[in-house]
This record gives sequence, C-alpha cells and structure tokens, in this order.
Amino acid sequence: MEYSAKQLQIIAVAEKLFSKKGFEGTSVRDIAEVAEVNVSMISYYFGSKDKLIEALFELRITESRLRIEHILLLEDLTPLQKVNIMIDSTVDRLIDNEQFQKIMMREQLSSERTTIVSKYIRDMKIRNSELMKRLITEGQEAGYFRKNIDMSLLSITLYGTIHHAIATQDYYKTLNNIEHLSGEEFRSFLKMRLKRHLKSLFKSAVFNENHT
Amino acid sequence: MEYSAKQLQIIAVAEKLFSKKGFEGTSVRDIAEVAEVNVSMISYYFGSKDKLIEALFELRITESRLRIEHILLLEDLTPLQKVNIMIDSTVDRLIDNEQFQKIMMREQLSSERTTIVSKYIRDMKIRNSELMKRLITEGQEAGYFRKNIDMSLLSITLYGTIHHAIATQDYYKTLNNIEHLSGEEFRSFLKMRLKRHLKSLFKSAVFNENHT
DNA sequence: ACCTAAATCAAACATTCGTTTGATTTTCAT
DNA sequence: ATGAAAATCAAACGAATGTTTGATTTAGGT
Repeated sequence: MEYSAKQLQIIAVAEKLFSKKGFEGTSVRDIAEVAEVNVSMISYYFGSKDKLIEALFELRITESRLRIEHILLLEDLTPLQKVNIMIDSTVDRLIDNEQFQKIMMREQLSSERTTIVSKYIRDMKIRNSELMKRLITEGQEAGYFRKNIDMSLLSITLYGTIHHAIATQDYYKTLNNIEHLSGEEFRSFLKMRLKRHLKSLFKSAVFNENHT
Repeated sequence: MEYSAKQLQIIAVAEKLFSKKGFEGTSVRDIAEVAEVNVSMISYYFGSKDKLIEALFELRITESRLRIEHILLLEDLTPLQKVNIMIDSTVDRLIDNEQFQKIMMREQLSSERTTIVSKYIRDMKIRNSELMKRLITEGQEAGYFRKNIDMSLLSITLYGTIHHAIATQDYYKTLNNIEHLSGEEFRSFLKMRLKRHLKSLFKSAVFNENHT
C-alpha cells in the first residue's frame, strides 16, 4: 500500500498519540487536531480508526522486515560475531522505533481478539525466532556453541530487556543520575549500555556450561 | 484500607477485565455485569472508575511488598544463594500475579500523567532496586562478585524477561509445542524454565569478567 | 416490631465516542 | 477556461461512556 504525504502525516500523529495514551485512550478527534486535519479525513482516508492502526502496523512492520532480512546475508564471520551483530541491530531497531514498540507491547497484552494487528505481530515474531534459531544452530553445528540452549527464553530475554528498558526509561534515568541528557543523547547512551549488557549475557549463555 | 467481600469481588473482576482489555477498553458496565452488581455500585463503593483501579493497586502492591521484605531477613547463605532466592521469589510473585502484572505493564507505558497509580509503581520499583542493590553489594564486599556490575540493567533483564514471557505466553506455547498443557501446568512449567534461565544468566553476570 | 443506615436498583444525566452526511472548496488534466 | 474528481469542512448521527439521582429494598440493632 502506498500512502500520500497527508496520510503519512496522520499515521505519524496517530503513532505518537497511541504510544502515549494507548489506542482506546486516543480519540480520532485528538489525532485530527494534532495532525491539523478535519475529523472526517480519518474515515475518509483509512475507513475507520481500526483500519488506521492496521495501516500503521503494515507500514512499520514492512520497514523493519527489511532490516531483519539484511542480517541473513552476513558471511565470513564467526557464529558469535553474527549473534553480536544481530543483538546490535535489534537494539538499534527497537530503540529507534520506541513509539511503535510501545504500541506493540500494548497490543501483545490484549489477548482475546485475533485482529489483523495481532497477525502482523505474530508474523514478525516468527521471523525473529527463525533468525535467532538459524544463527544459534549455525554456531552449534560449527562446534562453537553448547548444545542445550533455550532459544525461546534467550529470545524473550533479548526483546524483554529492550522493551522493559523502553517502558521504564524515566526510572532508569533517575537511577543513573542522567536526567540532564537530551532525548538523543540518552537514546545513544541507552543503546550502548544495552548492547554491551546483552552481548555479555548472550556470550555466557551460548558458551558456558553452567546449566543444572 | 479494608474492603468488604463485595468490594473485593468487584476489584477481582476489574483486575480480570483490565488485564484482558485494558483500563480504557473496559467499561464500568462490563465490570458490573461480570461482577453481577448494579452499575452504580462502582461509584457507590469506590467513587469512580479511576479510584477503583487505585484501590486495586493499593491492594495488590501492599500484598507484594510483604513478599519482598521477607527476603531481606535471609541469613547464613552465600551471596549467590541469596540472589538465587531473590530470582525464584520474583518469578513466583510475577507469574502468580499475571493479570495484575499485565495491568502494570500497560500503566508503565502511559507516561504523561502522574497519577496515584504511577506513584505506587514507582515506590515498588524503588523497593525492588534497593533489594537487588543490597544483595549484589553484599556479594561484592564479601569478595564473591565482580566489581563493575550494571545493576539497573540486570534488574531490567530480570523483570523484562518475566514480563515479556507473560505478554507472549501464547506464542511461547506454540514455539515449544505445549499447547496441550492446562493453565496451571503451563504456569509451573514456565516458572521452572524462567528460574533456571535467569539464575544461569545472573550467575554469569555476577561472576564472569567478560565485559569489554 | 420499629427504625435507621446501608445496599440495591432502574432510569436519567451530560459528554464523548467513531462515523456519516451533504455541501463547498481545491486540484488538475484537458 | 472548463469540468470532473479529490479533498475539506461544519454539522449531525446514534451509540456508548462515567456518573448521579431518587426511589425502593434489605439488614441489624434496639
């Protein structure tokens, strides 16, 4: 699907407000006001509020799919280097899409209804899982990594840690006495710390034999 | 605050519905219907929908505060044993309060407004941080743990992993081919795996010197 | 049995919600 | 310049929202 400049503007505003106040907590009038368009333009362009968030998901998830597939092309690297690149790239991707990640976190919590949005999320999770599985299996078959690695929990730690860092970033700032940092300064600080932390955790997890 | 049986019933229903559909996505009529009371009883007992969720937080957070403080009394254990007990107890506490944790995750995402609810969350986070800081510092001063441990990121990995496991448990089930497990069976399976996984991660993190 | 306070109820309240309508303006190829 | 399509608008729509009202029932102490 192609979107006009005005449609992209509405989607951007919707993303901002949904991430701040949630989907149900944001009215189409809120969006229209911030986007400086008439209320009816949202139905006119997207059909409904539900279709608007579907458009947002289609747009953002298509974007990030490209970034994931890029990693599969890596060659001439050790298994650990590939895993490290995967971690770096995941941290960058999620932190750079903070607002959309917040929306996704909320959507993951709302079980029950199987919507188009939940389909998007599931497809993306499958892709992420397959990437990690491929990287780790490669390392195991090459004799580098240990055998009994719990890939699904390792994946949950990767995404859970980054998501939780996003969700509690204000508290993280106060804990580390870095309230003075600007948004962009803090974001690169957090990326750096997260990458180091997660790579260190993963390194132990794929090499050490300290499971019971 | 003391609550009558009927009030506790309303709170329990509200917790269930808030966790499934979110605060804004749940109407007081939904709650009244499931709790089998008249709509006006919610205002009558709690004052408002906002006050209702505040009551829920007061109740649940007071409960869990007791479980946290219990750990501080531990003695005659190695630093690593204490950390392991803290992890076990955190996994149990969060998984056993799955519904409330979902509500908390959503509330953490809604920045902006500083409500009574966000005050509860912040206080609880401070307590959690102080507990972890104490346990780790103890281990460092005893010469067991290494010096440069990033406690705040370690804490984010602990809670982030458990939270993400709760949020994506359906996908985790399909990934591991355990859709046939009952709710309770799955919950104890997940607890077991999470404890093993997190204790292994923490053990490497506090001992190994593989940071850059 | 009586009385008061608590509990319960159906109904109404004023807002806000997402969406539609129908008229008007803008755009742009011809 | 003209005309048809696209874009924009204020206004209205019905449904749903949280809350209040005022009457009625229930409960429990005296």
